[in-house]
Amino acid sequence: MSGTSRIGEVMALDRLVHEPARLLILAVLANAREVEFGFLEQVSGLSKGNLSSHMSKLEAGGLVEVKKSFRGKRPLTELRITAAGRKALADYRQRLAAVMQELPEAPTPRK
Amino acid sequence: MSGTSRIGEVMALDRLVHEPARLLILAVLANAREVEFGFLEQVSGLSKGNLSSHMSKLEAGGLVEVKKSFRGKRPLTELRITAAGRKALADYRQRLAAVMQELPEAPTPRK
DNA sequence: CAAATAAGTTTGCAGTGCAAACTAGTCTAT
DNA sequence: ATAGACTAGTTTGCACTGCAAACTTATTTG
Repeated sequence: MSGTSRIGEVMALDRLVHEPARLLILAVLANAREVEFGFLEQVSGLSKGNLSSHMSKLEAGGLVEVKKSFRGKRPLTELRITAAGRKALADYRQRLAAVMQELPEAPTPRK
Repeated sequence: MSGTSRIGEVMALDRLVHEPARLLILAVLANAREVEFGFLEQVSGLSKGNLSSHMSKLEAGGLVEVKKSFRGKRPLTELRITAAGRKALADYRQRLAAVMQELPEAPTPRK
């Protein structure tokens, strides 16, 4: 029962997490203790500008923490996912799993 | 191998499909031969206006076909997913599956 | 006839993502 | 020493988008 009861799950996706660029960032952060801005720039392929603004949004939403310091004389920005961030990601993953159940596996579900 | 080789998959998600409202619409369409506007409005919880505009975008993108007719004297709009729509949805599903592999199952992957 | 309902479409606006421009400081070469 | 390039980001500007509200056109009901 209830193929249709979960049919609205998809609408409850957290938009802050749902955005591909941010999802990517969170996925990387979730798998490391702490990550440098530059590293994230490399692996994500995002421009610095883009990365910076997504970072700010994630920070504003409390999903990541940003730590600014210096390495030698150069500025260094490091990101870390917060507990809330992990929770948001876990929730998102869960809903996503529910969504995938709605999507037909096969190209065409003959009716 | 290559947990990192798929790390960019998330960026290749089709935005036309990625939008929750449209994903919902496509998911419904994929599981029926043809669906009425009104029915979609009910199950999606979207307003007519919203539904109409998403429908237009999906149509413009060639993912759905819209057939207009009359039932008795009232206009009747029916939607059907196209072959391209099924393909887009299948591709999306596949990428989504790849994405989910990046997301940690457990709340916290202790490092 | 007037008002309500049906079935959508169009409009207006607030919010967003992205690229390009900008900032601030450091390093290098002359 | 200072002009120019590089590093490490941030801010700005704009085009696009999703959503709610207003509008349209026709039908049914009181």
